[in-house]
Amino acid sequence: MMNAVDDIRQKLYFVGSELLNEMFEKSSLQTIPSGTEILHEGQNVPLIPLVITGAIKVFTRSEDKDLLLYYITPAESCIMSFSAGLKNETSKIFAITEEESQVLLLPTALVIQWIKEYPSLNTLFYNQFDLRYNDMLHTISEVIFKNLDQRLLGYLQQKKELGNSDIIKITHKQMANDLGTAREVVSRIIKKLEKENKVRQVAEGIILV
Amino acid sequence: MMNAVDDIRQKLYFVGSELLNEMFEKSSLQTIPSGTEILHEGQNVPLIPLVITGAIKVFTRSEDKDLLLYYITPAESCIMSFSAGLKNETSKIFAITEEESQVLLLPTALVIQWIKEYPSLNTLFYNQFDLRYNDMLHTISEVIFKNLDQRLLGYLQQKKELGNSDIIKITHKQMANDLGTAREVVSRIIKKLEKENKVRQVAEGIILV
DNA sequence: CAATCCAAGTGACAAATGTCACCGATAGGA
DNA sequence: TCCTATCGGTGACATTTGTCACTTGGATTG
Repeated sequence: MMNAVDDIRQKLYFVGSELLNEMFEKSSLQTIPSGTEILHEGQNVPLIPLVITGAIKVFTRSEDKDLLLYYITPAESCIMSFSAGLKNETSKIFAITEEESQVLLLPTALVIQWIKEYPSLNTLFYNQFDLRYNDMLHTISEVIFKNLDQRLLGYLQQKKELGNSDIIKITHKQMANDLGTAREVVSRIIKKLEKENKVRQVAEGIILV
Repeated sequence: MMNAVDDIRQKLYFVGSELLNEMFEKSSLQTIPSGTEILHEGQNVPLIPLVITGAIKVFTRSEDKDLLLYYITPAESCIMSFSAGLKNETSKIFAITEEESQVLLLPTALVIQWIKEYPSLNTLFYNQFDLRYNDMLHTISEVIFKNLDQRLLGYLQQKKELGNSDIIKITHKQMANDLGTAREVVSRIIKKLEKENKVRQVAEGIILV
């Protein structure tokens, strides 16, 4: 079993070992408990997170309704922290650890410096921007072109991959929050999907059939 | 009245006049008629457009339904062309000139070179990514949190600003396309908004009250 | 054990949106 | 002039989703 940090270094080989050394040396590697807020609306953070293990959930909010935008998984970074750092502006999104996660916190000031000294770092952030752009595009497509049944299935699929387990441990309320709908609606749809033999509900959670 | 190109150069002052000179020298400035496809799904383009005058409409599609994502207006570029160029991948979006537009077409190969020689160019593209990310976020919020009445009003507001005229010249069908809904629905809502005294329909188009 | 809380299920209904069928006006071409 | 295409309007209805009210069952805790 490979060390998580080495795994990340390997995935980010393209930025060069010199910069990687510097990054890991000058940044603090922290273990953050599940449910911790990484970024919230109107906040100004001098640190850019790079996920080593775990996952960060990124969502937006309007009044009391939320909507999941995407997850930040290992070897990925939060471009809105990056962007907020570059422009000294605040963000309109929220980011919360979905599970306990190891995160490398890069000081924004250094990142700005590194970008000038090591152009390869741009590749990383361009990749991240592209990734998120496509995540957002996917989310938009789901919301506008699909009904809740399909969105829920897609959501569960994603959850399953994230969790690396066949049983997805989650409540109807949580699903409703992530999808920006109401708990009763999820209950209704899950029942329907169960009748259609697409999911199964067991005591421990939900199984995709 | 300032020359459009000079206006753009001024807006992009932060990339430096040396690079600006090179960009305008090595790229072709073209006038593109309204309704021309700039980028379509599965296409691979060796040119990155920078809008000088006019506007490019960017949208996504699923089956026969479209959804407007955002407009690319003067001094802005198409990051999906950029991203597709960097990664040699195709895009999932469409881009069409909304009106006759002057566009500076930057050769992708040169842009990749310039980015290394002139780090300031990164600022431009990071800004563009940030801009589009926020556009997408806005679109998502509209779609998930607002009803069609509000979305239509927002859409018309945007159209008005884009067109620089009080009368928005557009058909119900076009609005329906951009919003990803049906023509009858738009007709119904426009009538309702008219009764609520929020818009007025005249022979030439629609006026926001 | 009783009280309480939370997850889930459910029926009834409301509201928003999508779909279908059709009408009337208008403009442009044959 | 007549034909036809496009645009907009409208009623009727289906479907999807949201909301409310209430229930059940399990877990926890005093």
